[in-house]
Amino acid sequence: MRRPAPRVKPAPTLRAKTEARPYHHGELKSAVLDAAETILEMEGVDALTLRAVARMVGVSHTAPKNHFGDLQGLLSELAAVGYRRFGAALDSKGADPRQRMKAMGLAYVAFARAHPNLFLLMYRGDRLDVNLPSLRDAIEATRQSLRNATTSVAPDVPLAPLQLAARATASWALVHGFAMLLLDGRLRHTLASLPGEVDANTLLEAVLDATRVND
Amino acid sequence: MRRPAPRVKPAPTLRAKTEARPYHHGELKSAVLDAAETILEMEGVDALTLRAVARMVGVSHTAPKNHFGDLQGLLSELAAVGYRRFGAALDSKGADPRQRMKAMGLAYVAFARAHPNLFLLMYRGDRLDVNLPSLRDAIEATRQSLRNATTSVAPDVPLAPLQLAARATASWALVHGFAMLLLDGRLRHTLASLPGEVDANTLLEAVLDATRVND
DNA sequence: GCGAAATATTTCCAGTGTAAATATTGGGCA
DNA sequence: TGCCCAATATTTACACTGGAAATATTTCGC
Repeated sequence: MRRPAPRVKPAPTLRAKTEARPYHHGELKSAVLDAAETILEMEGVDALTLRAVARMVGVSHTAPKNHFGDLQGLLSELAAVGYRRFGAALDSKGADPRQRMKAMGLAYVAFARAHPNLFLLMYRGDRLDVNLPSLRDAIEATRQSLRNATTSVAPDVPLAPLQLAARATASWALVHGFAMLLLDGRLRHTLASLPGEVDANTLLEAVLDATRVND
Repeated sequence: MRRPAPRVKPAPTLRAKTEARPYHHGELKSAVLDAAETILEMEGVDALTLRAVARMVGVSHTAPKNHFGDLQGLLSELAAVGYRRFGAALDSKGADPRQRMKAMGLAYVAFARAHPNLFLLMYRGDRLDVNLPSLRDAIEATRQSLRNATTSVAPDVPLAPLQLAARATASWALVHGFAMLLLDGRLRHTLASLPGEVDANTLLEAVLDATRVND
């Protein structure tokens, strides 16, 4: 139903106090993603609200709905961006497969440390819509990258599928667990108790060196 | 400042429609913790709000403040409860140290699967106050349990502190990473791709068997 | 038994996500 | 070229949240 005709004119809705922005942003989707990433990195996922993003971009708080649906959609697209960067960061060239595996482990944790909030978001299945095609594809690509690196380390003897899967899973779980524990502050005590100034990276190297994923 | 004196009587504040509960609950703290755990397990941490808990217990939504301060305080106390149970679940008796370690790994993931939301909360440092004494103590006790199990596996040769810490950290990271990946659904694809009906526990056993944390 | 401290309620406020109605604009098609 | 429709953005409204502050009730130490 229509509103009754205004008496004189709809009143310019006192928008554009100082500058006159166009009604349509034009690049809202990417602008929102950029703003979302900024807020995420600086203030954490809890501060990443639709309204905060909209404020930063300078649009109404419901504008992002057209591009992302809801907050979960926005977070999912942002996570997809994260996974694409993650995959790129993991793609370490190298001759020796075993050496490449170690480099990948270091890169895995390095990414988590460089972008902690983004990394944590990427593994917050409860806030993501993993059926979103862009996210699903990005996750799958990363998973394949990780898997390929482990299978490139040829086993001494032919292995059953379960044992092959176990190797890949073990490598993934090891670095993932390290990253999660580190980000959650659970390794602080361990690091502090070591003599000298032991960096998390030093501990990680020792962990990788001490672990043999094979038979 | 006082309100003006009521005309006749303060009107029974139409509380207690059917039954007349006492003003003071009496066991509010434990009742709130129980309700919080129920909500957490059934609906996840996002549904675990002060108001939802208060509704379930049947008190005003600010009543828990006296016992927990704020929501973070409630979540922290709940996590402490979780850690105490976790520690008990991990304490597996056994003769052979190596066998005990494996049992501990299985128990670690079994707990995570049995109480996924509680387990996830326990590792959500962003929502917990790790300086809360009860939580800090519970965490520390668990950490020591884990640490002791790994150091009980005597090394063939004397090891430097860094290498000792690396062994303990590696074991922890491996099972923790497995649990996190599993709860986040990241192992679904791997499990589905294996021939036959492979349970997550079967994969975990294969992972533990395929991994040697030593030199 | 009485006053202070503990416990619980009421009221209020600033945020939040989302739905629905409305407004504006650009692009496809006559 | 002009016009209508779909895409995009705003406004408004609502139900929820955590928390502060004032108030009410009860328990407990003395």
